[in-house]
Amino acid sequence: MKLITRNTDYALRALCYISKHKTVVTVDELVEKLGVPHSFMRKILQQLNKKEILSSFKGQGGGFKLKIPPARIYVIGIMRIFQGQIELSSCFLKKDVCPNKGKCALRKKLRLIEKNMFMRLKRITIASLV
Amino acid sequence: MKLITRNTDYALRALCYISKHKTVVTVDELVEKLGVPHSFMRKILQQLNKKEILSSFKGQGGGFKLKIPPARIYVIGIMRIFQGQIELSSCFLKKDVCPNKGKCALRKKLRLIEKNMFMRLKRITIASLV
DNA sequence: ATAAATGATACCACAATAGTATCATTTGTC
DNA sequence: GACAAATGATACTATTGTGGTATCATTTAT
Repeated sequence: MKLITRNTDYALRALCYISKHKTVVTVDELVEKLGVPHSFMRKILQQLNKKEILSSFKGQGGGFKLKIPPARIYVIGIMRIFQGQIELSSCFLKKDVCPNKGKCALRKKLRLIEKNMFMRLKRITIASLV
Repeated sequence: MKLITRNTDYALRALCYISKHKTVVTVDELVEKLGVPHSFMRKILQQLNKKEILSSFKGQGGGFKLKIPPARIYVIGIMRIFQGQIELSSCFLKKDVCPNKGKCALRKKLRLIEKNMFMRLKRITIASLV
């Protein structure tokens, strides 16, 4: 089991690369630098554009650039875009069955770990990586 | 994305239940108490038996009981049985491509978070849950 | 007009997760 | 010894998530 999936990983690398460049960066350029599949990278950048982390420019001379400063792009945020909500502590039992709803010892402990992890993940920004 | 899968979850609950009983516990009893599918629970208990966390007894009057004390059964161990190695920090890029092998800022930071998480998960035992 | 870029969308292959089903074996009880 | 109640082993299936590919539409600089 991996906590970071391939698209999150590629997204972070792409964002790091883009953040180092003043001018727009094309998919082709990123594909060449990172050695990842073209279509896949394109889809990832489109998603980042939709989430308003990148701005895109169509047509010749187009490409992508950051829409927000790298210090405000958090790893946890990128993970949530590509992997959805991350949770250690959700319960699998049907609500009526769980014997100690609300005071489940396992959930409580996991929630603490989760909180700590999120706090730490929030401190990692694109700015802190480049 | 869930950090704990269904079989890990059921395994933990089953272990908690079993640890509260001196006598052997059958699959049927667990299924009734936890409201989970019979075959699935059976498979989970068989796996725990193979990993020598439970002892099993065949035949009439048979069932399962703990093979090791609850204070020595760690959540992280159960997770590893059902979910394999858990890692935040593995790299997806082909080795030649990764621009900063060994000193990748992202991996370094993730490895720290991972270590902390494991440390905390190791402190949760079945004994601490019941 | 054309070429170079992204936008939108649909599709596909593979692996992991979440089970189900069945036959074999062991063992206590009558 | 027969039978029922339990697990052991194993194979199969369904659904979802991951990791892509492919294609047509649209925009825009030259």
